[in-house]
Amino acid sequence: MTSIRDVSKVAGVSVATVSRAMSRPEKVSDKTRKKVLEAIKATNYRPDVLARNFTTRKSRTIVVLVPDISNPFFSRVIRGIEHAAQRVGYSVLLGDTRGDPAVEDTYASMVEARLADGIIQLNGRLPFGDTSGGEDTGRGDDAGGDAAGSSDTFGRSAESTKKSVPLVNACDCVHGSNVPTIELDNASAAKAMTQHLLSLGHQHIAVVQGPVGSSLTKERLRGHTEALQEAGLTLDSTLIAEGDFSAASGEAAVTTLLAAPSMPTAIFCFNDEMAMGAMHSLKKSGYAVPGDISVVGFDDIQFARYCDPPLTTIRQPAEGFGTRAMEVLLGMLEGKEPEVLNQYLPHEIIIRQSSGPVKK
Amino acid sequence: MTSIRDVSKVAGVSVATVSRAMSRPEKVSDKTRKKVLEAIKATNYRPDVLARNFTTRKSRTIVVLVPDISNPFFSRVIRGIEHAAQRVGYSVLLGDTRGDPAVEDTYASMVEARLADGIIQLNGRLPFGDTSGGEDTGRGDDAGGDAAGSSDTFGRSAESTKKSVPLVNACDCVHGSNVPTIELDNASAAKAMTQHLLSLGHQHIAVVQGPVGSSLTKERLRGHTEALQEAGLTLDSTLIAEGDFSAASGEAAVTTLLAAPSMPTAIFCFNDEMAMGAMHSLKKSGYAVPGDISVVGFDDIQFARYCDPPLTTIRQPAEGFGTRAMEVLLGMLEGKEPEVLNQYLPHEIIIRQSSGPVKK
DNA sequence: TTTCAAAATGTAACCGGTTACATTATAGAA
DNA sequence: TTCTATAATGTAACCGGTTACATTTTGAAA
Repeated sequence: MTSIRDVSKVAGVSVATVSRAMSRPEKVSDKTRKKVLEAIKATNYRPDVLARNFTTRKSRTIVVLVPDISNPFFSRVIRGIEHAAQRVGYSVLLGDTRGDPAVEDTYASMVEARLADGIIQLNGRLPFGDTSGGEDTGRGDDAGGDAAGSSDTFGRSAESTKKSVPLVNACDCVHGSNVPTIELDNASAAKAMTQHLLSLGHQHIAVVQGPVGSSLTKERLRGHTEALQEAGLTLDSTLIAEGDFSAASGEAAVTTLLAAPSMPTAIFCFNDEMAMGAMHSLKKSGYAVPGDISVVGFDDIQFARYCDPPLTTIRQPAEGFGTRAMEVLLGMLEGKEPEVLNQYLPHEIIIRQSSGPVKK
Repeated sequence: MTSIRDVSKVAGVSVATVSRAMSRPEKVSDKTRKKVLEAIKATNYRPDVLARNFTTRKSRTIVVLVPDISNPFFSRVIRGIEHAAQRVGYSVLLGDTRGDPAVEDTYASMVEARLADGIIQLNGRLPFGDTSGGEDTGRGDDAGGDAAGSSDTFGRSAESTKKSVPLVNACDCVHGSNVPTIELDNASAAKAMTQHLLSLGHQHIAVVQGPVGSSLTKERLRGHTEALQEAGLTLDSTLIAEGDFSAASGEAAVTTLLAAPSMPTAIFCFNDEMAMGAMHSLKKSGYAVPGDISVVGFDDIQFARYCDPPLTTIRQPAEGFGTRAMEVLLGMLEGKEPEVLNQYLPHEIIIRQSSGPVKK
């Protein structure tokens, strides 16, 4: 393994010059730079990233916390993150939490142990500890004015407690903290979908929501309720079923809903997988979709248009969430406060054939 | 940030003892260990992973190279890898290559730069032979003077020893090298499926294969042909269409196949997404599935059973591939040669409703 | 009590970069 | 030419672990 010292020997310069030639080429003269570059080539030198990470105290790695990678929506978000990271030379560590807070903590502690510089969390749980933000790792790259007290006399006085880890929340976000969020205006999107169903004449619209704890669920339900109210209707709580975003839970929810006092003529599922499960279950019970009952979803996953009938749903810019989240996190890592704390990306209602006029 | 020296001071022992108390507790006396543990707690000490990785020359990280994370089959494999890694304290770096060999090389060079200890590759390309690289490490800003890189395929790498990076190949594997592989017996699986179709009376079975370069495609086609031959039939090359594992390509393939001289009565797609695309296309053209034409897939992704009709397919142990691949790689990292170079995991034919007797 | 191998612990070098600070080279001004 | 500001380069400390080797302690046998 050739080291920077080998290169410096071959090039006939000091290690500092080699280092500078690589990281800040404008600080070395042309001829020196050329010599160094040649020496690098001659020795087949590759900088040791582990050593560099160690000295710079940065890993140029971020972790993505996701409850389930095999969810097609999340995997697209991850792809967006990954590509954005690749472009700027960052790598992404994958953390499949299976919803387990212990696993989340494990990954959060990786940041504390400096294995990663920041976290993008795809479903908002409790923020890790403090999150007070501000204050980044001293030792910036600003060449200027490093006062006399060179040695780090940092105030390690009190228990510094939870270092605030750079954190961005995407897709399903918690609010009220100062953690930046990137998400859909879930209420508006859901409202628009419900309005679509209302416009088709549906009055008894069932909902298969997500886990009740999630803010995403709350927001979507809020939008739905709002649309109902504006149409002079009220929310019928017997038409609300809870799902967990899996197709199986959509399937199960339908049996509950069909037993409700007032028969629904449409079912609004809070993601496409549950919608697919619901359609499957309906058809198995002999109901035509959308002839007897309309079904609509949320996300517009790749498979939505291959359903039978193709699924009416709400398209989310999945990759966009990822790239945007990465941009914001990158900014934070450079010490910038995000100019907008809560960002909303646009949705689009995709009307296909699973929704139709109410059956008379 | 508290360091190991802080802990040693508080505990009244040397740094070596602290280090040993953590990594090899049996080498330290009970009372000392207790003192150290208390000091660790008192100082709120967390070992600096970057420093540890640097000194031990290991990152306890592996990279997973996948052509497309949003493929539901791959994402399950990844989940398997990730969970297996979590159990042994490894992290996984995600590398979405988009099939781009340049991206693959970038990730391969991470191993050389010691950012990762090994690689699991989910689709077999050429083994990273060349490694000439010399490329930069992917710091975002190579302002100017890129004179060093760019020239690859220069003989020099031969002398620089083909660094063998610990590599495991899973799912779609290249053979003939000494890279361990974990996969299905694709030929047998495909053969079994074709036999299923033959048993339903189908004589004109079309195939929507994957990219022709892949060994997975070749093997499955081989199994298919074998079944045909054993039934006294020969492969009709006009009934072979090429796809790229996307639903859209399955959709497109169907139009080609329907124009073939001999009308197929069944279509065997080499993955479920293409099968879903094919079914979609067939139904749009007015064909009943399986009434007019049977369609079968491969993989048994989560959505296969929610298709209409539910898809007959071949179940692969996706998570199993992941965990097994991780086990093998782990073994290699510990210096063990894998006892079996080419492992085959079992498949299972899942017969649902998309395949039926041939139409008379 | 003495002896000595084994166990426990300490000392300090080392990994390979980065960078503060010191030193030397360069060039324009006086 | 001499002086001085600035650019270019060199020296060496430093990051925070691990571990080879040296030293001390322990405990059982002699």
